[in-house]
Amino acid sequence: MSRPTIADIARRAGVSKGAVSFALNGRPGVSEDTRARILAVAEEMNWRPHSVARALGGARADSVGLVIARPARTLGVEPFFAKLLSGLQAGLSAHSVTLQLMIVEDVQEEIRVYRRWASEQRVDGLVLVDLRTRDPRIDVVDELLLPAVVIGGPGRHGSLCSVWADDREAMTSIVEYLAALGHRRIAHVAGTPEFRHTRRRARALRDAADRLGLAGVESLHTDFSDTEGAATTRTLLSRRERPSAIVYDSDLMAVAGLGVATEMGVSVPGEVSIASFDDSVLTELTHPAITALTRDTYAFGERAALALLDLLADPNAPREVKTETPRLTVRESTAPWSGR
Amino acid sequence: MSRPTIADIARRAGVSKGAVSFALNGRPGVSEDTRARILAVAEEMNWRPHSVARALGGARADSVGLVIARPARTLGVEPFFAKLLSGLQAGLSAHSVTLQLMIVEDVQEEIRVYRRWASEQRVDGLVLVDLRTRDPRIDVVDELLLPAVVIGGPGRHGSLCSVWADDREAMTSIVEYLAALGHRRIAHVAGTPEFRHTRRRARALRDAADRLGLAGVESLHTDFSDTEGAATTRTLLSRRERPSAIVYDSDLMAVAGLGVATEMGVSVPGEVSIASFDDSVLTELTHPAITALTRDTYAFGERAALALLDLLADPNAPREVKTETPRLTVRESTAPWSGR
DNA sequence: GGAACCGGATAAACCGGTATAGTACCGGAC
DNA sequence: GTCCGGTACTATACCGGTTTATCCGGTTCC
Repeated sequence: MSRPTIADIARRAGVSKGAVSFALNGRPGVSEDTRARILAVAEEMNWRPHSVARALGGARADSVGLVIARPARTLGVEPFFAKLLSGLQAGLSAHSVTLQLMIVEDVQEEIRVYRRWASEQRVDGLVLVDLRTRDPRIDVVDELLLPAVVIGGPGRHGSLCSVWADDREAMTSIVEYLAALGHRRIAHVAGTPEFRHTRRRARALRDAADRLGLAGVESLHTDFSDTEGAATTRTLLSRRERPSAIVYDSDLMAVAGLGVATEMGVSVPGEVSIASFDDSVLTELTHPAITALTRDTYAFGERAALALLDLLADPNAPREVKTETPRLTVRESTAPWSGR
Repeated sequence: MSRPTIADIARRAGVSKGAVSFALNGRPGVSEDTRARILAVAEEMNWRPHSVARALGGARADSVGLVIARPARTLGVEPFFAKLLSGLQAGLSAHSVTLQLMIVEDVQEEIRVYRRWASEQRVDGLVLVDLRTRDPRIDVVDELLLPAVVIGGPGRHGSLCSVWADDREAMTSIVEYLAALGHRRIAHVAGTPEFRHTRRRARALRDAADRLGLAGVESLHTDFSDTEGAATTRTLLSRRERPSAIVYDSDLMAVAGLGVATEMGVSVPGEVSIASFDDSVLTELTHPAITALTRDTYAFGERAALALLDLLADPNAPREVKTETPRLTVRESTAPWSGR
């Protein structure tokens, strides 16, 4: 026989389907004796719940979805995503919840996937990443009544739960550190201004600069790619008044920037200091190793998974989870400013 | 009303449930007129198939599974996986098949996941990675009657389909290139010998060395981590008779190795040449940029997805798909041997 | 002694589709 | 006029669970 059903168990144990269901789910309605007997039979027949059939009755799908709207080819290079994914996954597997992963080209397609998943009841909840300004996904997910966790910053996201780290404070710490080293002209090679976290960081930089009285501070936007990171660095270092320190929004761009500096014969950290907003092996392995804001992205993912599971279990779970602020790991790419 | 069912459509269109099912699935049994009317009503009511209910009848789950048995924390750093994942994903989404991802600690747990998925009919097929010698997964998957694609090398894998690139030829090309540059002592910083691809590469190296009459050739095993890659490099470079060229099994280890060389004051490629078996931004961004075997991992993943979809559609689909052999991209880290 | 109550169990409905047996009707051949 | 075959469609069983209404026998209470 292929796969035992509860009807098979019921027959074998001499009870009804309903009794078996009660017994297997630990609900009242059967005596302890009967329950034990049914469980024994189920065990003996090696019965497993048929999740599909169970889900039909309106139960959990035991699965949550993550859609990433970025060109699929660029995805492999960002260590951040891979780490986040692992963390999420680990947090979910611990509760036997699987992750449905989908990579799409743009937000519109992402929304279409959400609608489909919702209507097919494929997932119990969602994880949203790369929040944008006036993000259309928030309203859609809200309307679909799908519990969701937003990876990103603080602030209102409809009824969604947000899991975030304090980018603002992190950026401030980097600027203060550089200012203390004597740097006054600090450039920020940022991501696309569409993303909220990019804007938040740029704003934090400006505020800190104002407070510290730094004049030559600016943010330049890129598409997060190593190519644009390198190009922007080239532009910056070719200026007559070149910045004495550059902060990159991602480790990948920082490494690319370091490459450009080396190639142009600009010594790091002698002539220019370099710092990265994100950390990974990348920044550790270069020479000089790059000063970076370190955070445990894996744990961050795990935390997000937990928050989502909480939300699934209890719709009134807290709507905001703040995680550890990234801490500055000083390496060899930053030094006191020795210029004019 | 929450979600229209085919019963709702049937009522509204004045036909039976069966007729609606026929119409929506493009099967014979209804006239063209009726079909058009039913489709119009379904469209108007914004009906979507309820995949769960559909699956209950024994249909597809429209989902395939990928389980990765590696410590979750180490996963983020391997660009290879992320790229493979993106490619797989892209190939699958094109056919509206989702990917269930699970990261586990070891192969035993992986097997447990397979059993569960099979019994719950959660997935239609599997993708297996990191094939080992005498891999226990093959028999299990075979027995569970789950169509599966193995990412890796050639050879018998029970009834499974394998998608592979010619590692052997690739390794040969790297050795021939280095030999042509005059290198005679070539070290190979390999992965764990448990993995088949590692052994295959080591064997290819030995064979090529024999054929070319190179004496001082050896493979040293690591766990694929940057830490062990660095440590092994340190050992190699500390020897009295140090190798004149080192081939790394992964880009990550190659970058780590380059770092160690720089740190030890061993010039690359002046005193030692470095080549990587895998390619990514990592190898491009270092200084010097690292010579590497390049392949389109994304396309590789896509190809694997296609092979699995083929297998799902037709159980007699070809059992072996050979993809493009990685080609050597010469960069700055390799140079003619100028030693004694 | 009869009503009310309760735990333990069952039969049947239900979830939203698919598959299949059956029916009504029509045109054509004998 | 009947028989046949095919089309268009309906009614219903079924997939494997969960849920609910109901039932039954035994206590408890008035």
